[in-house]
Amino acid sequence: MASIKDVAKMAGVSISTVSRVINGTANVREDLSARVIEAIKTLGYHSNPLARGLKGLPTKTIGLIIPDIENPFFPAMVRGVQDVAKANGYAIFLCNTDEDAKLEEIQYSLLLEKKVDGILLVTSTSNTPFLQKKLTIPVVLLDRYVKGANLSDLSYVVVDHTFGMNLILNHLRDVGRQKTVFLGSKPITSGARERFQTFLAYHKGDPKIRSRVFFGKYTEESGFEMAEKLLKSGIDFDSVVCGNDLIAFGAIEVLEKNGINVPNDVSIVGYDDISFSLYHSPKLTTIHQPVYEIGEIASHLIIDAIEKGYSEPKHIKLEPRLVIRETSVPRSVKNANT
Amino acid sequence: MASIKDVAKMAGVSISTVSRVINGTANVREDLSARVIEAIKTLGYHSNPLARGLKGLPTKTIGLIIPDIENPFFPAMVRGVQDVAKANGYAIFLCNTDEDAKLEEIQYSLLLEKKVDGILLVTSTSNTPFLQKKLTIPVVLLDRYVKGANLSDLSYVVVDHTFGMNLILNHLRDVGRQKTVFLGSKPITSGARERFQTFLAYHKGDPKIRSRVFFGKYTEESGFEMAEKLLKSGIDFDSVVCGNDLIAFGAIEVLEKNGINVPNDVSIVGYDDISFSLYHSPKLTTIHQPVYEIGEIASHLIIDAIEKGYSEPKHIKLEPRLVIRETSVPRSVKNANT
DNA sequence: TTGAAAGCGCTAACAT
DNA sequence: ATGTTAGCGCTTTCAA
Repeated sequence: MASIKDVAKMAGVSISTVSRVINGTANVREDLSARVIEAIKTLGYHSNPLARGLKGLPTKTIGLIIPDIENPFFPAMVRGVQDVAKANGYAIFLCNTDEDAKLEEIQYSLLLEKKVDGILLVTSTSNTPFLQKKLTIPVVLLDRYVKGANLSDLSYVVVDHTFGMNLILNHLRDVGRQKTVFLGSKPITSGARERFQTFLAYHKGDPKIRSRVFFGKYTEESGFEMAEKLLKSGIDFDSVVCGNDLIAFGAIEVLEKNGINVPNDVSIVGYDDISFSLYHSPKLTTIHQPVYEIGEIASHLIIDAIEKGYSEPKHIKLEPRLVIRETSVPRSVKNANT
Repeated sequence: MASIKDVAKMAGVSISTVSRVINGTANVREDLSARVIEAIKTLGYHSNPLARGLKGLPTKTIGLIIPDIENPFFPAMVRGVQDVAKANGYAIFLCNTDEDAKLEEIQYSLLLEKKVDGILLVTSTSNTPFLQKKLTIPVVLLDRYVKGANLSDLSYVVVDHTFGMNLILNHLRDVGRQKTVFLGSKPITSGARERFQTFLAYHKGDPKIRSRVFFGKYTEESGFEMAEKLLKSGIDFDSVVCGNDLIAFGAIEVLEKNGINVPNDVSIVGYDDISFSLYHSPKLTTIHQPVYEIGEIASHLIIDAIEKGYSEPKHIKLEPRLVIRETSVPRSVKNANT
């Protein structure tokens, strides 16, 4: 653990000279500079970012908080973040919260303590007290935004889920489905809320629409459970809209297990378009979210905020698109079209 | 950003007293202690781990380096690590290397600089110079080990791939497959090497066996490409063993696209048993690795090493098991059995 | 039992 | 152009 002192001693200069060489802060005589560089090499010296951070200087690190590393949606986003971070010389520290608001807050302050230069946050809650205080470093929200007192100055990158959900609902209507059911996550986050409300709005003529809604989590198991509940409820349905692809996987499993054919008896639509939806049996119709771009853009935003100081908060809304595959179009409709 | 000084001032004591209260290092008069605690609360004070780290004290953080966050195999491992870390009061910093040896080394020293207490490493290379020096903090290897000069004292948690590959090969023989092809990753890491060599050993009578081996990466795209190469090569085959499930997904896609039925024309076996293998069409026969346990055990090992100082290096080898699903058993065999 | 002060590695203001 | 020094927040001797 060679320190700047060791380098100074070996090069026969003062520590400030070493510091200047490292940071290019000021001119240093060439021969001295050379000796310093030499010493750094032979000692294998690395500057200690802790000491730097202690002084309140940038650490070239960005914290990224995601709710569920096992949902492939997020790793894809991480890639986007990481690729532009790397290109700009930033390292990413990734934290997982299990969609747990408490853990989210803990990770957040941990990151703050580690003196990251900025935080990228995919929140799991609508209630983020730790964001209400005056922020000490830039924060950019990804995929889900929160509204609140001082939050208008937060940048975010999200997807237009009202648009996405309408895409789904119109498609279902186009393939002749009338009795649609909703299997989603509790409408806590902005994304879940938007989809749910759009679903409701679309069926606003139907007074019993709320009985066609089921809430769980964004996992296969939860999709499984919700589908079982749905079946037990005896509700008459011909199509199900899922909060994400994982829920759709679980739901399809239950349906097929019960002799219900997808898509001929029931149409299923997912949400996210994780890569495995393509390999699923049958191939999943779903909403494609530009997830890699979300990561990229957010990464750019935070680096800008870090390096140029606070600028205007940017609110970016991306448009998703519908990917029609096998789970939504019943044979009858396919034949009619050919 | 209240500091220990602020607390001291508010409580009317010295900073050393505050420090003692926080760390329970020594006895402090009750009333003083109470005043300090009070001050800490009202100021919302958190000790700054950077300053602690600067003094060479534990930071209660563990670094975890994985090769590819988009391969679901690793997120599952991360869960295992994280669950026991959390239970022991440690936070995890996750780094992704894209299976890039250079990036791996960078992430490693970054973690060192951030003064994590220990590093959990899933290496992407067999050549880890940074591990050859005397280690300053505990390092535990996961999933893949490296051999070398000073590495005998490194703990690792791996899976017995010789056993796993033999499971596959015997199964293929049992379903009547004779002409097997291997689509894997370059045998750089211990896991890849073991599987490849076991494949070779199993066919040691066959002088042309090496022409039946294709190398790529652990991704769907790579599986896709290798399968196309295989088809173009004109090699006669009735079964393919894949380096992991992702490769299998890509390969199956190519095969089916070319009118080759899986499993009736060709048997396919994957490796890893990522969760989506169950939902794949057709359901993938594969080797189940106890991936969550790898994470758990490694996490325990590193925490032990951190807290009890260096103990014996532990070398743990877990046994995988074969999960027979739909891609390997041709109809003819199934019928024969019934 | 408590406080004063040194020092961890570094940068920046200041002095030379 | 270079060196000296204070100080970031904290722990830990050492004195009292």
